[in-house]
Amino acid sequence: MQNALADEYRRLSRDTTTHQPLAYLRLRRAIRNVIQHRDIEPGQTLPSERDLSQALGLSRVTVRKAIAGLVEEGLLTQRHGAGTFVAERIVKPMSRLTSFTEDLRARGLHPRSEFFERSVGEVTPEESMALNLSPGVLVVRLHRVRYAEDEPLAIERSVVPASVLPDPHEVHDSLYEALEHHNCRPVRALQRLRAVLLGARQARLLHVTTGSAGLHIERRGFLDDGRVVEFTTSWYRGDIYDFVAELQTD
Amino acid sequence: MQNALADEYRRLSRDTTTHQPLAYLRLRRAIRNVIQHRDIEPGQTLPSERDLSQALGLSRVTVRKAIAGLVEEGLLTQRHGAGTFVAERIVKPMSRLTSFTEDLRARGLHPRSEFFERSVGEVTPEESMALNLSPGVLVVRLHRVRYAEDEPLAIERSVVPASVLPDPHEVHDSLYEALEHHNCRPVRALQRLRAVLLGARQARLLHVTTGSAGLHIERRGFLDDGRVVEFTTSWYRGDIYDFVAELQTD
DNA sequence: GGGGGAATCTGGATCGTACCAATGACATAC
DNA sequence: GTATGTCATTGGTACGATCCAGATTCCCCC
Repeated sequence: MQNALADEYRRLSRDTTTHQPLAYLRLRRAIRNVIQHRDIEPGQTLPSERDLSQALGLSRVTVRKAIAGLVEEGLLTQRHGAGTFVAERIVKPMSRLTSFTEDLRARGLHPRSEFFERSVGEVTPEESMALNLSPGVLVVRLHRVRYAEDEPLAIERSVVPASVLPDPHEVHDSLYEALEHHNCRPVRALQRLRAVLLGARQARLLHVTTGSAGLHIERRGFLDDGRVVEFTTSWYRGDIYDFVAELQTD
Repeated sequence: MQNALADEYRRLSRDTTTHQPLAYLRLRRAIRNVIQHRDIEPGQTLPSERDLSQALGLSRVTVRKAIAGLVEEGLLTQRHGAGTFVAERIVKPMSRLTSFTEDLRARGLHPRSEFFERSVGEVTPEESMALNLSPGVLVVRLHRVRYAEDEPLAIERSVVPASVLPDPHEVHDSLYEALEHHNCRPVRALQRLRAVLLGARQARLLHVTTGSAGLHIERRGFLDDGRVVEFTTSWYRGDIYDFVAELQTD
């Protein structure tokens, strides 16, 4: 049955828990799901845009918008005149996505967190944007200073959908370990990094002087089906943190 | 007159040499050009989508498509209800090994270098360590400030073995282009990055105040066969540079 | 004079329609 | 049998029109 996609889309439309009011995002998710369930194998074609829009009662523009995002992500490829195909994924190992805690432990250090906030609440508009969630959905917030051997290294503020991590107190040191227990450890992340001067409050928490150099990092962690499971904002001390990256041509 | 954009668009539409038949690409080009010419300063708003579509005789959908691409590139940002703004920061993907010059050209900017040093000499001990060369070997040194549209972006100090690039004056803007002529363009690089405070001399060169946030980056570029062809140390302005990275688990 | 709310900006989503251009399958001509 | 040309199908661009939702402005009322 090639209607797996239409069925999945309609299921998501009825689904009240994860209700996504935006048609194109709903369709995007539906396509991801059928790909993940191997209802359409890599290399196979999706139904044509016209067929899809007719079957789903959406305009072709909306269908195209949903598809465009997945093409951008690399999950689909399009060939003019031929069709839209599920990409045969080429996984490029770039930089490693590692857990702060596991990282430090691997270096023989003892990482530790001090929380000032560990709560559950409804997403704010910004969070809903970053995590791709509908308004009103619950999220877990973790706000903490991370230490190694009593030396503060970073301030971190993580937001995770409560659907993947219901209880903030499950996280002791490592968020990623807690996520792993729910089989929701991110496999890919996008990170944005900039140099900043640390403000008074940040500097105090990190035991440095106000106006020291710091790195401001925003990270969004994804599952392999593309769902966002983590949105973390952090400030690292510039004086003890080096980031190493391996760059590659294409 | 705020019609610089409309004028530029119409100019491109008439222009037969670079004639771009696709309206949305033409508009994208036009927007890039006006940004480049500082007709609209970073932080300033573009005309609204409705105004643009009316002024240019395009549909709003087409205008949105043109803008969407530039938002994706990081050249524009949009705020629902407020407007579309020229981005104040340069977003650089940290995972692609790209040439500074080619990068900025792709954004429609005109990169430029001002050299204070372009010389040949024997490797210092540190350089020989970084480049993996024997003592006494000759290297080319390039020390410069890199600009885009008369705005300094970074200070860069590159060291390249003279065996791959005998004459420092072969480099005009792009080191990588010069290396390519010798078939020695790096295909892989290791980069180390940290937040620093810019010193008085650096700040002066970069037109910022002493003690501003900056990024210190050290890069070693490798050929296929593992030879190091480039050792570059740079200081980027923290206020206009964002680095984005995609991370992956193994 | 200051606070609150309406009016009016902005971008965001979605519909329907039209035509162009690349592809590929099938039928036809040699 | 193979080459060629037609044609249905697919994605690509572009139009016009609505409605919704955030952001700002500004004015009126207390």
